[in-house]
Amino acid sequence: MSDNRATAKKPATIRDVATSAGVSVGTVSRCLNAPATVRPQTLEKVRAAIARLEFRPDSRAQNMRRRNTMTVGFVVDDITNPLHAETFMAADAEMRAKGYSLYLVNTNGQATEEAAAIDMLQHGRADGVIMTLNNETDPRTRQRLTDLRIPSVLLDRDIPLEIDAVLTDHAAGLLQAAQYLIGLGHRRIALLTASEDIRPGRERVRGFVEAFTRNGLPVPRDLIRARSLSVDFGLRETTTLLQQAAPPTAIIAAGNRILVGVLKAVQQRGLRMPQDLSLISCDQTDLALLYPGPITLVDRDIREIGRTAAQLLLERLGQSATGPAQRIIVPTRLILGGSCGPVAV
Amino acid sequence: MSDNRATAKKPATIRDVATSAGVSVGTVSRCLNAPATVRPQTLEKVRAAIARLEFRPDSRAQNMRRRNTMTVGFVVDDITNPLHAETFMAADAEMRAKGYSLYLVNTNGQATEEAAAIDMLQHGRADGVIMTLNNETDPRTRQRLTDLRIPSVLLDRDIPLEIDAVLTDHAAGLLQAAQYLIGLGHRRIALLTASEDIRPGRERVRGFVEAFTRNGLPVPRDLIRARSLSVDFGLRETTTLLQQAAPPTAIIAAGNRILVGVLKAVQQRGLRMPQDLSLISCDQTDLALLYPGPITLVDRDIREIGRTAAQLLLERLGQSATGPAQRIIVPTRLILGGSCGPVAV
DNA sequence: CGAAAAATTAGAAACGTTTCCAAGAATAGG
DNA sequence: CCTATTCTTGGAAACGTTTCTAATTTTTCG
Repeated sequence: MSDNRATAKKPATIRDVATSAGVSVGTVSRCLNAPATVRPQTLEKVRAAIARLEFRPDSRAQNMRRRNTMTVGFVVDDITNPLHAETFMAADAEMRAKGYSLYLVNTNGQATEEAAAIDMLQHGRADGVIMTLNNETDPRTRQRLTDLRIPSVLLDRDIPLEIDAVLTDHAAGLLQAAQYLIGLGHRRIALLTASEDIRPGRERVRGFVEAFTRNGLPVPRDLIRARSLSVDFGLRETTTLLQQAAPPTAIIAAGNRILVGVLKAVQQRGLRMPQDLSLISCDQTDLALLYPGPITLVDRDIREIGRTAAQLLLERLGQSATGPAQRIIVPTRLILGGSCGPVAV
Repeated sequence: MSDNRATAKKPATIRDVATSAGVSVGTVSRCLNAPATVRPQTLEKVRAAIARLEFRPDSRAQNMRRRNTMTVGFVVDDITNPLHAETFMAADAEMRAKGYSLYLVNTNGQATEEAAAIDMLQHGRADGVIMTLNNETDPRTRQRLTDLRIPSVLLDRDIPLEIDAVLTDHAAGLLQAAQYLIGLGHRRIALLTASEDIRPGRERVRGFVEAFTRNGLPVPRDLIRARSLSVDFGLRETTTLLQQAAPPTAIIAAGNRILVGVLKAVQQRGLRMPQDLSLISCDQTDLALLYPGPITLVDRDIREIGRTAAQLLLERLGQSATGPAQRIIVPTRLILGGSCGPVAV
């Protein structure tokens, strides 16, 4: 085994190939990158030498000389979230087809890690970046984006800068979800979702509120909890809400991690759905689809989001495309499960 | 905006800094990499110049010159699988603490993509690689590993080469799971798991079989289906099994994706657990933990697996550590839920 | 104060590739 | 058959950094 490593020794360089084939290094390089410009008979000699020496160009040197890396950063807070993983996969497939690789950076939701990631990516690690930031309003984040030296695409974030973005029409989704519950007779509907520091939080609240105003109903402000997308948040808020004197008759868990927390709380209290409580969630996950009911949810095409983000970035990477920033909005639709019912009287 | 980009113009190089600070490039480099060897007063001058020009060393050039990338490849078939995502996170945290970044490559279970990934990683993209291969027995895969020029760690794969590996004691896990079911009176127990081309499949079958032989019971060979870890496989096989004249009274879904398929089939047929069927799964997922019951499962510490893999690799990367290959085995434990009951008579 | 030792620095080579330019070889046209 | 044109090739410069060697400066100490 270790002998094997020893045998491999130093990898062959383009210079070794040139010597072995009896041509210049420039010619070898052209055989690799523009085979049409080299005489067939020379090409063959060189290819033979390449095979003989098992030569493969060194990416480090290529990156250095070409001043690119054919790599794109994908920055996200938690790749464990199937939503992000799926977006990654879709973007990866799209980029890979064009010769790019995706470089995943997990920030754990920490602003410092996020900053470090962006900083590192733009200094020679990546040619572009696709990202989901944790806070849109932080001025330092904005400054960082303004100074960014590589093209970027934002996922579901809305920052007043000239940056491409792929957004979801969360407001429409929540409008529809809340309307549906209102139609079933619910009035005390709780909304659990992200902080309004990020677009999904803001938009979901907006859509939710609109559903009530459209119906000429008072908005249950006390039941809107827009603070986090985490499991713990879902668990804590649900527990609190259900302990109230006048608990909600329905909950919208707007975030797939939040749903996990909500279901935990629901189980702890032994509630049945939809008899004791109606529930609507967001995004198709194994849990939402298989939880007995199943859970009624606001869906969107995650793969399209990843694909679109990749396409936007590819456009920027292609030419020095300097057109105005594009923002593409992906629609949502309500998928009816069995987790909602008419309000108990 | 675009003005801003224009202002940024060409990024400063180490040469610019040297000129600006009135020192040589070598000195600037030493300020960055070995500040102790440079006079404090010079250091200050240089640091001022660095700040003034907003200089950041170019990773491409560093990689080139240093002959490393401080990057480690993480090769996996499907990052959408929370198991892999969690392993990635744990390994990432561990490596990041040592200055390395993880480069995620998703192979979609395709042998060609797997080959391409390894090939690319070892030619200057990464200093090491952590991987979960799709097939251990393919001779080309083995050859590729033998020829590998960078240290590697295998996840749950067993190949007779001198390669570090982190393994799970699946056999013990399945022995325990099957024993438990046997103790409840089950005899017709089905096992759905990975192909025996990979270690998890082989080991799980082995543990399963042993449970029966230890109890002096005939092994229900016809109920062992070791072919895939996919959702579809779980769905198809469960449907087939339950249609048989003598259907199993219990199923072990040994694989977290398989569980999804099994539950789909169970719902389609409207079976109740544990009254109509007992079920054991593997690994803690949202679905297994929250599915009403919850599902009884064979657990293991995923984060430890990721962490350990990273540590093994770091050892190899550190010195030219040429010790013998290490294989670390992670234990399993049975977590009782409510998805199993005594066999119906 | 001066020489030896130590600390610090300048300058150049090197990493492996791509790309530019000019030189050389092949081809076409008359 | 020779010149003009087009193809093909060799050779060198360049990418931005690190690192080595040698030169210079500073410090130490008799």
